[in-house]
Amino acid sequence: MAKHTKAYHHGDLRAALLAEAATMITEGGAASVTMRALGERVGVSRTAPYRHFTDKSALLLAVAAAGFDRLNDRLQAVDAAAPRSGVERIRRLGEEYVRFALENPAHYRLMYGAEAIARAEQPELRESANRLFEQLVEVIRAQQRSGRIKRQDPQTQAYVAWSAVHGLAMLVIEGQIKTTVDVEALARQATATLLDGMRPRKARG
Amino acid sequence: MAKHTKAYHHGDLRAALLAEAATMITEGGAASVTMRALGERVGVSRTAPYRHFTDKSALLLAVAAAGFDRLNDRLQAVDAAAPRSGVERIRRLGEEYVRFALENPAHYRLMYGAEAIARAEQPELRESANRLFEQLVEVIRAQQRSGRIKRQDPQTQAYVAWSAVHGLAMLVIEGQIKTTVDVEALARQATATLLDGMRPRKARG
DNA sequence: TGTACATCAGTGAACGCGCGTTCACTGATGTAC
DNA sequence: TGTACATCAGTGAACGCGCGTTCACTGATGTAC
Repeated sequence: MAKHTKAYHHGDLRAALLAEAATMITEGGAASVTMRALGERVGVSRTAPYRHFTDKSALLLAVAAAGFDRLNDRLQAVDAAAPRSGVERIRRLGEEYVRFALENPAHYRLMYGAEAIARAEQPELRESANRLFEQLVEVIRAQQRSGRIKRQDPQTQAYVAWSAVHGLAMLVIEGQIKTTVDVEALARQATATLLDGMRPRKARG
Repeated sequence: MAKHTKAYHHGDLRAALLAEAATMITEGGAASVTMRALGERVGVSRTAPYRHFTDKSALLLAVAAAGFDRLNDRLQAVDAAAPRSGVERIRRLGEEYVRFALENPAHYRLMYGAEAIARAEQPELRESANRLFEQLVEVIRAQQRSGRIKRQDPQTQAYVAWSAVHGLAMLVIEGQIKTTVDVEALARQATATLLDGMRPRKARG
């Protein structure tokens, strides 16, 4: 361990590359990440990244995986702080999900967007995405048990809920929803409408 | 007008280019559309397209615009056939919207996806997208008047509804929803849940 | 503690590729007289 | 109806560019003895 001011060895190039790639994605989208630019921005030759990632898609895969980890951590934290029962728990998850997506738009798009198709084959990423989804299904099951939402196929309900927050996030990210709109309020409205629609009839009105 | 078997002039190259570009998009995504391949597939030199479109982005713009026209036509047709009042009208619009997206996944992505950001600046496309959205707002307003859905800001409600169908379509298109799932049923469930959540309290239960 | 050597992170020149686009051209068509 | 000419759709060779990736290399580090 020494000062690496101009050291030949970087120290932790792998981590630095991942961080810089994420920054580049945020600044200019995933397409702006080139191996050359990446190396140079980290202060290293253009080919140095190949010591740590076999090729570009492996790098982007790792970036996406890191994104899933971060999203997962945030949802866990929010869920831990929420009341154990009550639809409030789902509401907070939905709102936090949208918040994450809008704070990290290009990163979110990398995780779920057009470029994700090829990577979806990768078992590592598939599992990250599935784990997130399964947790949502579990929360919904719990709420069904306590009679707070309709007893329908919980997986279907989870897909519907996910669709709503994902769609909202994507429309904002892609600039289809006017920027003058209060997106936080929209997210609240979306989750509220959804939860209302999932509530059992007897518990309504 | 003559047989153009091997004619020097194509006849209607512009239309042929648009159609072929749409086919290529369906087959291999928007990224697979190159000016060279496009020209050659239509049976014309690689530079012939430049007689009809100033550059590649102008071509993609025109393709996206055609997509909006088609989507618009389909929604109009469905709405015309639906009962004038009743939430059934909204339900059918939502389901048809998802159907269009899934029948034309790459085209839909071109219209609303990652590549759309730059084109969103184009007033022509912005207007197409806005027109679609405004029609939804109008339908919602009409249903509010007849007391079938909650009297809240109709634009917000429209955004929520749009988010749900857009999100569902995108998740399926990007392969995030397992292909074993019955998407038609999912679309029905999504619109049903949404409409339930938008229904006024007195009309429920 | 010192030396020899294996290991591996980082270098930099160079490659081949596909792409969008340009340019001067040629062939077909429509129209004025 | 025939001819001259302007117009413009389509040609094909060529350009420059940025990219991912390769390769033989060099310098730093850790370890066995």
